[in-house]
Amino acid sequence: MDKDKETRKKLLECAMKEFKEKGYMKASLRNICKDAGVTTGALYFFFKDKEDLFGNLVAEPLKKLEKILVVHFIEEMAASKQLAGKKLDVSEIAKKQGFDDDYEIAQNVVRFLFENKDAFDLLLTRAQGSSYENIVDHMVDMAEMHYSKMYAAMKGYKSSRNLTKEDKFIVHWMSHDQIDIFIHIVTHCKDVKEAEKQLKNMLAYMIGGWMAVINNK
Amino acid sequence: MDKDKETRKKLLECAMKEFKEKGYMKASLRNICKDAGVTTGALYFFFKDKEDLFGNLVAEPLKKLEKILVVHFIEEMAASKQLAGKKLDVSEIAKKQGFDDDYEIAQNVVRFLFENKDAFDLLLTRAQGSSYENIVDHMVDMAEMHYSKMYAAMKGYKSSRNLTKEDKFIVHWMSHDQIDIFIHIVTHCKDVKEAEKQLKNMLAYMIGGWMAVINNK
Amino acid sequence: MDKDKETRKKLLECAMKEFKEKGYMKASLRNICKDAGVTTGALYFFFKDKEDLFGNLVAEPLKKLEKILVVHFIEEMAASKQLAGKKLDVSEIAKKQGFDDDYEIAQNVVRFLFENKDAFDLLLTRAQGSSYENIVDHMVDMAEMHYSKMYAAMKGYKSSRNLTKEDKFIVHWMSHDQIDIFIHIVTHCKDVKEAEKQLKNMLAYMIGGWMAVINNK
Amino acid sequence: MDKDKETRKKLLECAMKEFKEKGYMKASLRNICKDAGVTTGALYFFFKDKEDLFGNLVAEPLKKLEKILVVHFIEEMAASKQLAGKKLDVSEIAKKQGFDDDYEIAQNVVRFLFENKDAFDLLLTRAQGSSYENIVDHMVDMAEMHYSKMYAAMKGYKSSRNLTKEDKFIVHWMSHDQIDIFIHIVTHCKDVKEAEKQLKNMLAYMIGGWMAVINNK
DNA sequence: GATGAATGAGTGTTCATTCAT
DNA sequence: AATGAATGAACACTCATTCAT
Repeated sequence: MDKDKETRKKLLECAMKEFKEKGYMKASLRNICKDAGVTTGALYFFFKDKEDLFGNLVAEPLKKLEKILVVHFIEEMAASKQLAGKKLDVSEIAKKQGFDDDYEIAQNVVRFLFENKDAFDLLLTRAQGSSYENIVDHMVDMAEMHYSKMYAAMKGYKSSRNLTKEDKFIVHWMSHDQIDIFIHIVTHCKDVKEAEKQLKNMLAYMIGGWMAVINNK
Repeated sequence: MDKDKETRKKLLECAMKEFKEKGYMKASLRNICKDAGVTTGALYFFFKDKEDLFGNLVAEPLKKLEKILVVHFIEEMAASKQLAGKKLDVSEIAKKQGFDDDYEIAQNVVRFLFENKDAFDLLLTRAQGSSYENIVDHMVDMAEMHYSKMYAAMKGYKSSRNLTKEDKFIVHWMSHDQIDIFIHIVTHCKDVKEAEKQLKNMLAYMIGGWMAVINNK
Repeated sequence: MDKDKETRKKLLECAMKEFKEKGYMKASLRNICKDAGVTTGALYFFFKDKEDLFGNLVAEPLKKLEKILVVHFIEEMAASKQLAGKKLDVSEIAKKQGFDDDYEIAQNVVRFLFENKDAFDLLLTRAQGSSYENIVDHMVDMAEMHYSKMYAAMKGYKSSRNLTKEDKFIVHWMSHDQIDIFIHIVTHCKDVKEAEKQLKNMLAYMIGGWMAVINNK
Repeated sequence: MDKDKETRKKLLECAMKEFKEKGYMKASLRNICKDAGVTTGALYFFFKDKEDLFGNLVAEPLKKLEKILVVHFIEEMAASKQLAGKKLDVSEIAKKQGFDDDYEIAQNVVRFLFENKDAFDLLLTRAQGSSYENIVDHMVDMAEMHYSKMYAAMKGYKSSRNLTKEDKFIVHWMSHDQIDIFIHIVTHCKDVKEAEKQLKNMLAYMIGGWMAVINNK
């Protein structure tokens, strides 16, 4: 039980290294097997194909992340309820209640990203060519669903169906930007400690952005 | 005179199509030639290699863009001078002088991007594997150089050398975000008219973000 | 156990045939594979590249030959010691002690060449374009190192460093010629029996040449 | 008349350079034309094909050389007549009449080789893959024809038809060696002055070799 | 005389994948 | 559980050569 699966583990390690170095497309299964000290046949015993091998490195963390994100968006929306309709001076943003809440909520995401830093590095920056190449778009879509509602609420619309084309566009951008913040953190911070520190500033930026958009025109 | 270079043009068109569909790496020169109705040898008469073919689609627009961006950043910095040290209510951001300037400056960039929409679509989203794969990073670096100074000025520092590690991180992020705004616009708007409309909101978002960061803590 | 490696063997055989017919450069890996009844992929399972395939046909014999040549030159030098300073009538050359020794020493080389006739045919006449294309020069250099000393001794010089430019030239030529004798034998004699017979005459020629040079002027 | 043919000349110059650098096979007509500043079409106006281009660099010198060689061999045979049946001490070879004659005769060849050094460098060392790749063999055959007779005469045979298989083999070798001497000189001496100096020693070597063979057993 | 364009067959090489053992 | 062998399609690229203009 401790010895078996050892080859599998070795293969996954070497795959991680190869995918990180070269990206999904340029990664060579040959190389991975050579590094792992096994033949290509062995790889195909454990994994269906290249796609499956990659999937085994990122699928599980991704699944959990999606759940965490859903929670994140829901909590965020709850926290935002208090701000609806108000006008804030930017100097107050940092102090406002919602911000502290937002920070704590986002921290959960960041912490989880760092618990699986390798996997998310791969997934978010090296998946081109694999079935995960559009995963960022998918996460943006998730964000968008929630942010549409949140935006509508903050604008005082009755429903997110009332969003104009213009509204939708900026919501899409802000959704994209929220996801990008997470990606940026996980790819630019060396550990979770640094990540949490930078997160504060980035959230301030994002919330400042939201406020400006909400109050624009 | 109208007939000559026809093959070259055809090849570039088909290359554009293939690169857009599959990205630089997966694009097949064979396919491009087949589509263009010529043999691979013909392609190599006009272009040195795959890289050169790709370059012929993006190099020139890129060169011009870089010049335009430099101007953009310089003008932006000049416009920002008036805001240094002040605290603004978010509700005023839209009205402030600097914003209108920023908008006009950014418009130049966006207009140029749309004059070469195809090329920039390629360059900014499908260049992986080519020598242009890090072009976005390069543009972010450009932005960062200018934004470091601008940020220092707004914070009241004497020099951008006084930036803390934390300052640098957020400046890098905001530089990244500025470039991302341009990319987002060029990849999500169908024409320059729509682009200019959305640009306003996005700039409000960005400036709101900056204000929040500057005034944070 | 008798079946395995059969493909590899077949490939080597067909490669030998193709290389002999067309030389390294013009040899086509596709042809080799077609002849062997396998796909090109199979070839690349066994051999790294064209160079490696060629190397597998000649490297080992070459390595051994170089060892044998070193011994050859050393023994030859020892045998020549007795002739130093003497003047011989050409009619006596055949009878002199040194000649018989030389013959026996050279025989070892010739025998080995014939044990690997195919490989040396390839190596010595069809390697142009491969990494072995200068192998003859290399062997000449080896010969030259020893013959410089031998020549110096026969001339009564204290050291081979005393050789004039002219001396060096003729020593280089004679080194070249010695190697050429071996090449000529292996490419012109059908079996080792014939080779040994011809070797005698060729050595007489060479020694006659040496004597003439030594006593010249 | 002075301006036309200029392109042709340029092409031949560049071809010489390319062939020398890479050998016939690896030489690229593209490169030659690029160097000459013309298109491939231009080349094909002046030359039928690659072979023809190469031929235009070497055919004429070769033709003349063959004539000179014929004379050389005939004169050499005449000079050798006086030696027939005699036994010479090696120490006397240098002084013997025939040697001086031989030297003068060979000088003609060497001088001509140096008048067309470039062409012969090409022809003798870089022709592999062209129709001239066996030219050395051909010259050896020429030598052999004459040397068979000379050898027969020196051995006291009535006719060269009386040569044994063994005789023929050594005659072939000595013919080969004579040609090799010329090749060696033209490829190793930087000018005709040096060539003539070294030639003396090389002829002594050759004649010493002949004497030894003639008197062997 | 020479260009510019194009051909078509060829090159060595790499790849993910399969499968009998 | 893993090996060793092999497939077959694809790849970017190079070449000598042709020919209408």
